[in-house]
Amino acid sequence: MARPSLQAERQQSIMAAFTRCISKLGLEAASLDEIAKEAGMQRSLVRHFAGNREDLVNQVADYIASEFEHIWQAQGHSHRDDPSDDWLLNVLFSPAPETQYQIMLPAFYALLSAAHRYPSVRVRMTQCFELYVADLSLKLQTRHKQASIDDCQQVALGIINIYFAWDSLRGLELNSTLIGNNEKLIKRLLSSLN
Amino acid sequence: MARPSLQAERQQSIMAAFTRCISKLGLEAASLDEIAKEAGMQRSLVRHFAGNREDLVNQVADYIASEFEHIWQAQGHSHRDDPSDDWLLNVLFSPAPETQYQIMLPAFYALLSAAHRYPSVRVRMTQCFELYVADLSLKLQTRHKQASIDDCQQVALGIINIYFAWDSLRGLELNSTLIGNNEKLIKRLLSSLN
DNA sequence: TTATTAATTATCATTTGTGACAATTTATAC
DNA sequence: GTATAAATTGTCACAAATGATAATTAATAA
Repeated sequence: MARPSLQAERQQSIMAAFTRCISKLGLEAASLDEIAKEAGMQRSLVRHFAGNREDLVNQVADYIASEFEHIWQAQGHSHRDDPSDDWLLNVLFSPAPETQYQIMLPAFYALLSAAHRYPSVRVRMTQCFELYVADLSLKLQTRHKQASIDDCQQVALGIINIYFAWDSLRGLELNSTLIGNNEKLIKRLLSSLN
Repeated sequence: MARPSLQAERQQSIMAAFTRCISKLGLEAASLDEIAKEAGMQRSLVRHFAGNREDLVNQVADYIASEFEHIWQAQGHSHRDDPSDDWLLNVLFSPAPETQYQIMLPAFYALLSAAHRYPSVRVRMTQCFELYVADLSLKLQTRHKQASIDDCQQVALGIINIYFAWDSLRGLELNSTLIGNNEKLIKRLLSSLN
């Protein structure tokens, strides 16, 4: 009886654009104008479909957390039959990872850092992070039966922390030996489970 | 023959104020007004003594890097006779670390993340980070003669990365088991040198 | 074709951050 | 005390980000 609503699609593409902006510029520098330009629409439309800035930030936290969980889950599923830990190193350090992942990670990290200023962002990101650690810990347990649960939790946390630090230091031009050591380091942690 | 210049002192207290603002609000949200308020002076004075925003950011990067190097060096020196690695855990995880350190670390980290947008910040922070890793690596070598240089470099990088990740996740309300695991994790890495 | 509902465009006001600079005050040396 | 150079205050203009809303266009169902 009326024009069909584009609400859902628009909201999604705004979130995707916002995520790309955060990834490039950081959260604070990702203005509504930037988001609009990135999404190929006018600022009024961004506002119309996604609300004010606070709404946008809260929504994008949920978007990023959900996307992240989804990607992680999919990758875990596709490697569920690999009994070794190589899948993990591939997922983390393959030279050309899924583009989705490349965009998502810096944004994910930017939101983690900003979480303390946005209560509902904090809740969502905390939930996501804990799920991430718990799930990796589980995956390690099934592959290292002789290791204790506690060991697996520690190593899972370590891998994730090292990986995040590695990713967030991309802006620095660290010497390549240093960068390469992150992968070796994760292998070192994994081997401590044997 | 004229009024004595306060340039040096003012510049220092502006940098200190800027650092505290970055620590609390992040780099982008630390406006000149905020800095001025924090320093207890007018915005015009901030500008008068420290230049425009770009100048301020470059200066604060050098300030933070230098302070950080200084604190780190002092702590290393005061523990130079401790043959174990306990000093390190104390420095990193003592419940009430020097207040300087508490303020400096989040700011340090915020600048690392923003480095890719400020070329001269990147140069200074890269230098500082590499020095930090190299120095910790050296300290580990003197305490673990049987470990290879490569091993020590990896572990040094790992400790620093884990510590940074731990610190930057303070805003999240992670469950305390998870948080406590960071310390255990660093012990695990250290013990892999024996 | 027409009513209806939503998308889309176009402006406006407000606030905030920044840069620039004139005017004033203050502490020193002489 | 007076000249000097610096600190300090005050004010203006400009740009960017945001919030709000009116006006217009477009797509569907009846």
